Amino acid sequence: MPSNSKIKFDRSQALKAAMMVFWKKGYGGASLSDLTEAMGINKPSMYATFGNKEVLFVKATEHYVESVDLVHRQQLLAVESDLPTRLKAYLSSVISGQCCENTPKGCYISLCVSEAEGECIPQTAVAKIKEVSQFAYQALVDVFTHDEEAKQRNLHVDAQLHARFLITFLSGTAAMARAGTGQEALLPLVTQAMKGIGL
Amino acid sequence: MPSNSKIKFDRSQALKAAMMVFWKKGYGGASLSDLTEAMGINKPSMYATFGNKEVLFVKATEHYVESVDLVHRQQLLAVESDLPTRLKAYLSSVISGQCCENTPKGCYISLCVSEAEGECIPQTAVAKIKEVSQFAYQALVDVFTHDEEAKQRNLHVDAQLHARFLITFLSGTAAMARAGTGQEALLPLVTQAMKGIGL
DNA sequence: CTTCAACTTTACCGATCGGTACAAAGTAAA
DNA sequence: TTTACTTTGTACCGATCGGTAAAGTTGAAG
Repeated sequence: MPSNSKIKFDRSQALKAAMMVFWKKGYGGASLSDLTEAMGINKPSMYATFGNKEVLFVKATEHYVESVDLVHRQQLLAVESDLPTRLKAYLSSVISGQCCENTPKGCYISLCVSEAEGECIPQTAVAKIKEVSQFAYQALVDVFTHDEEAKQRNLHVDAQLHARFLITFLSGTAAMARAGTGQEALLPLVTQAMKGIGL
Repeated sequence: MPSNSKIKFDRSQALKAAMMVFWKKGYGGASLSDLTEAMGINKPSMYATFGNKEVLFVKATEHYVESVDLVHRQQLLAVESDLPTRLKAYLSSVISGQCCENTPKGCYISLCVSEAEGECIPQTAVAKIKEVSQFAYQALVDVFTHDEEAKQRNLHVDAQLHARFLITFLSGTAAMARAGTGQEALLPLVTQAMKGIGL
């Protein structure tokens, strides 16, 4: 009976490496050479394992959402804190991630959404990136709509407006971080953004 | 004596067309075929007129600053209006430009700054885009620092913070517009952004 | 040690990239 | 019309793109 575990390289580590390359260079800017070199494998191995560049990008995008994006959003649900604290923690967490030294600057999703409008990316990749780009907005809308404290503060009446403002703010910090602005300059902006929604 | 005007195509119109392509696809995404097709000329003519893709990009970027970016900034200097009105007019003008139907969505500069971090763009092109990306921030810092009304409102004490917040906001609307959000959804955010700096 | 299957490496595919040589086509002066 | 010159279109350059066939390497079962 042949054992089914003959993998010579760590698949999830390779996926993480691919995610880093896409995060830094975008879809079009990441060549197969860039990707396979970072993953520590060569092209036929990549093809056998993931299919092609397009599905590799989809897998890398899902990995980003689960391993990076999701962590920040959990700050919104910390039951022991009041709403302003949770929102501030969420915004600060995202910004810190955008400025982290161990990862490319900015936001993987923002970068690829931007690139997607240039019509240089395959269909399924565009669909995936557009899908995940809604998650953060939807999470904020849910908070403003259903959270008890949010209702008390009357934030549920313009839930979409408030969510859109914060997402716009975070898209802005992503662009600023990508351009080189550090978190010591971006974190103070959180207070101003909170003022924008009346908190 | 040979006349020096033998140009068979409109140079500035070709530059504008090139600007549109870079605006939509970025530097790396815009192939010479894309560019020359939009410009209505072929590759040798482009090479003879502008040099190469890199200097074409620099010229196109300068054209963007002069023909698009500068117009918005002039809203800041309208002497007949008070400061909040001028700032609101500036922010709204930029956002309308980001959502304009006749041009690519988003901001040419934001897009290319984002791309520049991927190390897929030549040096001089990166230098130019980083240079012009400072103009808007500097204009806002100048207003908050030197405008009489700004001083009366005590906005000059944290001039850089306020400028950075508004630039972050506009970078955010650029990303949102690029992703497809319309100006009917983005213009209402201006009021919230003004609240962020206490206006 | 042999055998066989899975994995990795090398080498290559057609297409396209940015950039260019060269000759046909067009224009103005003589 | 001839001549001198510039602009244009064609056709091509080496390099790299995403993707793949086939040979070479590895390791465990028999």
